[in-house]
Amino acid sequence: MKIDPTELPQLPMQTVGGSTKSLTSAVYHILRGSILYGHLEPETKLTVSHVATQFRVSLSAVREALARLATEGLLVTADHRGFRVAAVSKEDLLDLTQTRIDLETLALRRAIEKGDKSWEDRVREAFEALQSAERTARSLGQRRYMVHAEFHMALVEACGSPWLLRTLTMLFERAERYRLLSVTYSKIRGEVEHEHEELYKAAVLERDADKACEILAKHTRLTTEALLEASERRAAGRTAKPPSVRKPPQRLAKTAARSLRTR
Amino acid sequence: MKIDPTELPQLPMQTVGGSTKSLTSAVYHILRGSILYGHLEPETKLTVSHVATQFRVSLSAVREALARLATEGLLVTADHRGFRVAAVSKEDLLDLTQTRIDLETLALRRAIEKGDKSWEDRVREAFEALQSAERTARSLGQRRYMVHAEFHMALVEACGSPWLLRTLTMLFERAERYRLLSVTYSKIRGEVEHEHEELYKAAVLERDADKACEILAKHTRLTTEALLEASERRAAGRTAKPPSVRKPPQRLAKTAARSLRTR
DNA sequence: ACCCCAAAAATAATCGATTAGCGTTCCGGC
DNA sequence: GCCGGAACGCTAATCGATTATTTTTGGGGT
Repeated sequence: MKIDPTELPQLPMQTVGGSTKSLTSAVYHILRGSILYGHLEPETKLTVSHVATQFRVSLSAVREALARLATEGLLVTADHRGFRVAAVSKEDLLDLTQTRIDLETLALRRAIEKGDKSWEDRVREAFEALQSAERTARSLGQRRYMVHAEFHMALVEACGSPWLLRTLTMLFERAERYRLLSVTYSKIRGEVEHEHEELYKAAVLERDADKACEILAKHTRLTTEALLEASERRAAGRTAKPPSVRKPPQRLAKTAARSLRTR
Repeated sequence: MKIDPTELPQLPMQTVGGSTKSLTSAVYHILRGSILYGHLEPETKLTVSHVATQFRVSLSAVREALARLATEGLLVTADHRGFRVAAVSKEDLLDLTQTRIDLETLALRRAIEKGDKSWEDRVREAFEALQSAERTARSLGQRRYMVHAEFHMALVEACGSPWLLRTLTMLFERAERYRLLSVTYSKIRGEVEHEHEELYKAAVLERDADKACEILAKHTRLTTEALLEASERRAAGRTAKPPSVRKPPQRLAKTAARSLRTR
């Protein structure tokens, strides 16, 4: 029983050495990607047996994967109450944004202060990758998000604090989830691209911490605002819909539902 | 098959509604406490079957608990490689300390700015509980750490950012682990007690953010320094010991090893 | 009609047996 | 003696059956 790695969708910013050699981790990674990248709607109930059937693996494997995700906060759970994809809310997004700004500017400041030549190189590299990915429209789905994430992380990487970086990674991923949940994200890409360039110049070329932090904060804030606007516009669109407390049964997204095995 | 709650050691700052109704969570919580509170040495290998035997529960239950802890970072694991209590290091402690100072002062500043009457009340309450716990020497083990943690968290609680608070909680717990790992912690308690009072006065009574942050930073830094000093002194004590790569098999601490069931 | 309780159905949790993978040891070739 | 690889033992991973718990359903009773 081997797992074909090509079957597994690529996930960005994954645990460093985390190669996927067990069914449990495979399920975990796929589900994680599906939640983070918006293929699984918030609030969706995940029944262990259903997921197990979808993936063609045993209950235990799924259970463990779900348990991990719950610990991470991507799923919510209570004993004997099953698992459910974590909810999203405007308040959460706003808080997430503010916290990210606080921590990311802090880290950026340190990185600019401490960063050596190799840091500059890595950031430049990430920046160029981002630019080229943005130019070539064909760069598909997650690839695009990966280079974006890598650019942001490369910028702060030289801050010298593993704990700060770990925290930032988590926050960034969560924010990514909101971004990917919004279909109109691509619409605001235009401005964003320019901000990335400004950010790169201020941080690496000019080494102006104040300026770089300001750009970063603005960049983050604007993205969130655009997200919220889009979401409100969308909510206004579907007026008739009553506030149905119980959602209809939902199925896993294509990516997640794809069978795992090569049997 | 019921779980007797009195058998479960109290854990501080636990998931809000997280009552412990399943064997898995019971194992999870006990183990978590044992790691956080230093009953389980860093690097200890945790074999699923051994733990299962100790607790008299099945493999799966233990596996899931361990998986959760691994996701949290309290255990490290790789597929097919088992679980091991996360290592500790001087660098990690220093980084943890600095990050805590950064985030906790940020949160404290916001709390002082935003905190209302009920915040002041809660902090005062926590402070008084801390004082009385410190005076009565008989206040046993974890009770003492709980009131300490509660005081620190109460201070920043009014910052208004769940994400920041969640992050701080995690960092605080990790730092707590280092504190509890050090047997000589009680020695430095004297100074610390006074700092708590200063902190309380500056933050709540005077509402002087700068001053309060300074005290908090100093308090945190001093504690870490004392910890490191103690650890170095201890390391100097046992000179002969070669850097044994492989530790002898270790058993669970009393608390952790205690059977779970009332069978 | 509404509410409360009991039985039934659904599904979460637990279990121990089974299978697979890693690490080590032991053997033979160099 | 040293190296490489097959065989073994230990433990991690997986499985599906079993047990416990929650949720739903279906009747009374008010």
